[in-house]
Amino acid sequence: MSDRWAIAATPDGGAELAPLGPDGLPAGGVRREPSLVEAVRGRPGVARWVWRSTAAVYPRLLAAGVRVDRCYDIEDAETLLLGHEGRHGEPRSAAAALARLRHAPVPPDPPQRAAEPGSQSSLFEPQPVHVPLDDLAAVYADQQRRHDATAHPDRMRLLTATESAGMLVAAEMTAAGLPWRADVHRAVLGELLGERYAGGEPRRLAELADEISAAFGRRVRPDLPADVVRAFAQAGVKVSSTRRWEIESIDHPAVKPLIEYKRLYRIHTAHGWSWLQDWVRDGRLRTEYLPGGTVSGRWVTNGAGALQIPKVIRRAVVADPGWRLVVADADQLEPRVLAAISRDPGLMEVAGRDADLYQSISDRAFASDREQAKLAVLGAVYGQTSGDGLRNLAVLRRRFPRAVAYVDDAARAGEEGRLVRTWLGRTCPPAATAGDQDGEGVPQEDQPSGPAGAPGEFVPGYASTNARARGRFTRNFVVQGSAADWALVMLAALRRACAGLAAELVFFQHDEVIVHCPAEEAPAVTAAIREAADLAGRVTFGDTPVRFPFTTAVVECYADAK
DNA sequence: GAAGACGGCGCC
DNA sequence: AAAGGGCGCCGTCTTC
Repeated sequence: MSDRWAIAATPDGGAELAPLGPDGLPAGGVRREPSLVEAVRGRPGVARWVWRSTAAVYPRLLAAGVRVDRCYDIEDAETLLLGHEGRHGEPRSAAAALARLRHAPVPPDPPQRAAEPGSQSSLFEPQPVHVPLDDLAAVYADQQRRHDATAHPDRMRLLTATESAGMLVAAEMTAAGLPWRADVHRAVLGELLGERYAGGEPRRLAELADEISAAFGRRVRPDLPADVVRAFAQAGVKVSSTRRWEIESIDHPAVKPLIEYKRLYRIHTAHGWSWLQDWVRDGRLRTEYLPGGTVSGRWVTNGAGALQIPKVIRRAVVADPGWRLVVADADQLEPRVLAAISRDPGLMEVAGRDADLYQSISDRAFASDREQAKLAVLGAVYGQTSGDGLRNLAVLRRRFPRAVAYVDDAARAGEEGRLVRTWLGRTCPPAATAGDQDGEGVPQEDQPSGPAGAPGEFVPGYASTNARARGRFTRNFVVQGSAADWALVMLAALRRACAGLAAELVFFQHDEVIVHCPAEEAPAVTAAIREAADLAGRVTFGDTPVRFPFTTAVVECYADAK
C-alpha cells in the first residue's frame, strides 16, 4: 500500500480517494466509496492522509471512533506557504489555490463565524466548495514544489507537517473536552461571590459596590470606568483610567474594595454561572482549539475563553475517578528558545542546564537578583522602552550579545517594513493592514522600504511611533513564534507517544499541556512528556546544547499542580 | 437593534 | 519600577 493517500469528502458522506506517487499526484485510479469513515477505517496501513481541511474531515472520523496517525492539511499549508511568500491576504481555500494554479478567477474565502454556546461548532459544517480529488492532488503537488522555493525547505516542510499534526491534536482535544466538575465550579463561585440576589446580582459584588460608594460619599457604579474616573476627580485625585496598575498606589479608601470588585466582577462575567451553563456539558468543558490562530502561531480557542481560565476556577478541573491529570509546564521557554535561535554561546551554555534559567542568568550577570534578570530578559523579548529594564538590558547585551542582537535585528526589520520569520518559517504579516496602500505585500526580496513607516499622509511623530510599535511586534514575534514552533513539534511527539495508551491530551496553552490518563499510566505519560520535549528541541532547532525541561505534576485537580 | 470601538482584565 | 509582546471576552457606549 502506498504510504500517502489523498482523500476528499463528497457531499453525500462518501469519499474520493487515491494513493499518491512520489510527485504527489494520484498514482492509481481514483476510487469512489460510499462512506468516508469506512474508507479510512479500512486502510489502517496508510501512513499519511492528504486532505483539504482537518477541521472539515477529522471530527466525523473521531465521532465514529476512527483515528489517523498523520495527515497533511492542504488549506493550512496553503496559509503558511502564502505567508512565507509575502501574500498573507490572499484567499487560502483549496478552491482558491486551484484557481491560482489554473490562472482562473480566485474565489474569496467563506467568512468565519464565532462559536455559539452548545453548538457543535463549525467543525460539522457542510463542505464549502467541493474540490475533486484530482484537483486537490494538483494543489498538493504544487505545494510540495513551493516548499522547495523557501529559505529553508526542510524547516518549512517540518512546519507544515507539524501544524497538520497539531490539527489532529486540536480536533482530538476538541472532541475530548477538559474534565470539568460543575458542582466544584459552583462551590467556588459561591465562596467568592456569595449567593445571587434576584436578577442574578451576586451578594458580594453588591456589598463591594456599597463600600465603594460609601468611600466616595456618593453612589458610584464601579463597572462604569467613566463614573469611577469622575468620582476620583471629585475626591481630588486625577486618574486617566481605572486600570488596576494606575489606581492601586492611590491612597483612598475606595481603592481596596474597587480592586476587589474588579477581580470578582471579572470572574462573575467571564467565568461565572452563565459561562458554566454555556460551555460545560456532561462533565467536560467544550471549546474548539484552533492551531495557528494567532500570527505568531500560538493557538486560540473559539468559545469559552478557554485559554484565559482564572487560576481560582481551575479547582473545577478534576480527573475522572481512578484517573489523573498530568500537568506539564515548560520551564522558561522563551529565553531557551532565544538561546536556540540566536546561537548565543553564553545563553546556550546556561540554557543547556535544567536549572532555573533566570536564576542562572542572574548568578552570572545580576548579582543573583532573579527578578531583575527575569525582567531584563522579558524586556529584551518584549521591547521594553524605559525604566530599570533598559539599564538591565545593557547588562544583558554585554553578557549575551548575539541573543540581544538577534531580537534587535528583528525589531529593526520590523521598523524598516521588512518581513521576519520564525525558526521554522512562519512569517509575520506585513505592516500595512489589509486593504491599504502597498496591498499586495512584498515578495521574498526583503527590500528596504525607504523612510520607515506608512506611506500616505505624513503626521509628525506618527510614522515613527508606528514603526517602533512594529519593531516591538517583530522583536517579540521571532521568539514567541519560534516557541510556538517548538511547542507544536513537542505536541506531535507527545501525541504519538500516547497513541498506545488510554491517555488523552485534554488541554494545551502555549507552553503547558494536560494529559488525562488512568492513574497507572501517569509515570509513562510523565516520561513521554520529557522525551517529547527533548525530541522537539533537536528536531526543531537542530544541534544545540539547549535543554527544554518541564515541570510536571500528577494530580487529581488542576489547581493542585502549582 | 445590530455592529463596532473601547476600557478593562484574565491567561501565556 | 513601569506600563513591552500575543490573545478572547465582557459590558458599555456610540453609530448607523
